[in-house]
Amino acid sequence: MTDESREGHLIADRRRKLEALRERGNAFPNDFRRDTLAASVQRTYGSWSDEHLAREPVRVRVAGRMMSRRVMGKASFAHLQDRSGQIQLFVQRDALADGLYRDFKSWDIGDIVAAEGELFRTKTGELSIRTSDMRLLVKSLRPLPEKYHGLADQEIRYRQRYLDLIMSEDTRKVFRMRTRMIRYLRNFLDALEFTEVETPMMQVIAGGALARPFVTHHNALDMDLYLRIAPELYLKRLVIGGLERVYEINRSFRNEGMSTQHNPEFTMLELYRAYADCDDIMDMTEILVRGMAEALLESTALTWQGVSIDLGPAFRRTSVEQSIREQNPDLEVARLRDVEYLRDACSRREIPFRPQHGPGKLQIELFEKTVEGKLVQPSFITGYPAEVSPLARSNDADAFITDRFELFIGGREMANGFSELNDAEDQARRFREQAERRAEGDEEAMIFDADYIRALEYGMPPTGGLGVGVDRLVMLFTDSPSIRDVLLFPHMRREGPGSATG
RNA sequence: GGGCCGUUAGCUCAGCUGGUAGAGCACUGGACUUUUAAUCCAUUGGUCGUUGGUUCGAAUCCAACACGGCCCA
Repeated sequence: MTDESREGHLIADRRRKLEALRERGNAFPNDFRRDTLAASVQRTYGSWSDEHLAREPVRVRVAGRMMSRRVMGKASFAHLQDRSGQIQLFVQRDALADGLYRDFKSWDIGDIVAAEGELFRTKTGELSIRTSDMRLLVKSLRPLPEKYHGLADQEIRYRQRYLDLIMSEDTRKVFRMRTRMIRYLRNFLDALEFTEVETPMMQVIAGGALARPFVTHHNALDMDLYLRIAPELYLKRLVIGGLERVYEINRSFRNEGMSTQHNPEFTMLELYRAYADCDDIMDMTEILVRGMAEALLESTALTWQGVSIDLGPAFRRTSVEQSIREQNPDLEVARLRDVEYLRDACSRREIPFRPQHGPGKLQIELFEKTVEGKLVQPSFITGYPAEVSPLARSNDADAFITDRFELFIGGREMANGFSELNDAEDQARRFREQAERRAEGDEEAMIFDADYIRALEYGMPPTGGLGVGVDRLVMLFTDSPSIRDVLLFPHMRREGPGSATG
């Protein structure tokens, strides 16, 4: 089988052109230097009339990917795209050195091209470069998707993100927003004198969350290691160490199913603030989210998948039990800690549960199935049961619950925070309870972390902590329906022999 | 894990109750010195996701599998 029959004539034609370029000299020159970007030209000279540009000539050197070309005999138009945007080239045979126009006509859409010339305004008013010299910098061997529809195949957009980025300004916008959001988080926390740290991603005990980890292996030590499911326990060790205010914008890994809301690796912000409690962290979270919207969206009102959400008004605060009652008027709050009552409530709603689930876990099952999706406007839910919060401080007045909250926006959990459990003996007891559940077959239950207990025994200041699902927040801010839309390279199954490969 | 939908040219998509596989864009050749989905003429281009089955005959019907999308658990 020849290359041509395997790849098709489009690629074969381009390979032949590259071969000819190699014979003429260096086909991959890297000595060209541009002196401006497309958007900068548009911004600076966008208001200049053609007469103004004729009176005060502006010469520019640009480079970028040729995204379109319209050849009309001895003159052509083309658009170059660089990281900032696009600029049109007007290319005339008689304005170029001998033979260059013929070369230009042999170039392809997708090639990376350098051009130099003076700015002018076309008959239709578009600011353009009257090209006096140009070079081919890189020959592109593969044709780009069609210009009008762009790249519509979701699978190829995820697998070949580079192609999606070339073709879609919307995609570029999403990832620029993601970057700005993360920068906002850093600036916000740095201003509050938080220290950004890095903690182990490979851990001997994967703790800090209720989830199954990925396993890897250290050959020299001949030991299994786990990819972290959360940085929590390490960050709190740093608070014990006296850092007092720490955060990590972390990649964590959870070995569970994939969906529009779950990728095996995902990004969280986790922060810990000494001499703060759950309420302080709630206030801080609200200010953070609202401020981010004001700064980056220039509005607190946004639309997510057709639903209007306003981050401006004070976020509603209510408890797990109260919110269950609101959505299930037939239930009595006073009985929401009665296992039999809760089992019956779950059964009647066809919510599955296990016999070993206690009242706390049953409450959360009820909450997730009947309340969570309805929390469209930003809502803090408090009063999480101790049973499902093994790292949170017990409430002083009510030992059934902890001083913990979760923030929901658009029916999805966005953040989780609490007063940290700093009683080493209570923490040890909670770990032992988790170990029992693990022994009963709950693979998401925590493992007893003796070093963490030792650290707590030195004394951790009263501390409030927060975890924010950065990917979900980016989805919210960019109106993206799937987590895959906000990850540059979302996890995909292996490409099969029959799958689309472009 | 379950249900539904999808996979046809480089890209975007048609292809009816089974009868030799189509369009637009892109490409190639030609015309064209202010176009912008440029225009006009001519041409090229296919393992119809994979494997198997039914049939004289399968892109089309059936099954399994792969990958993707949506919904549910």
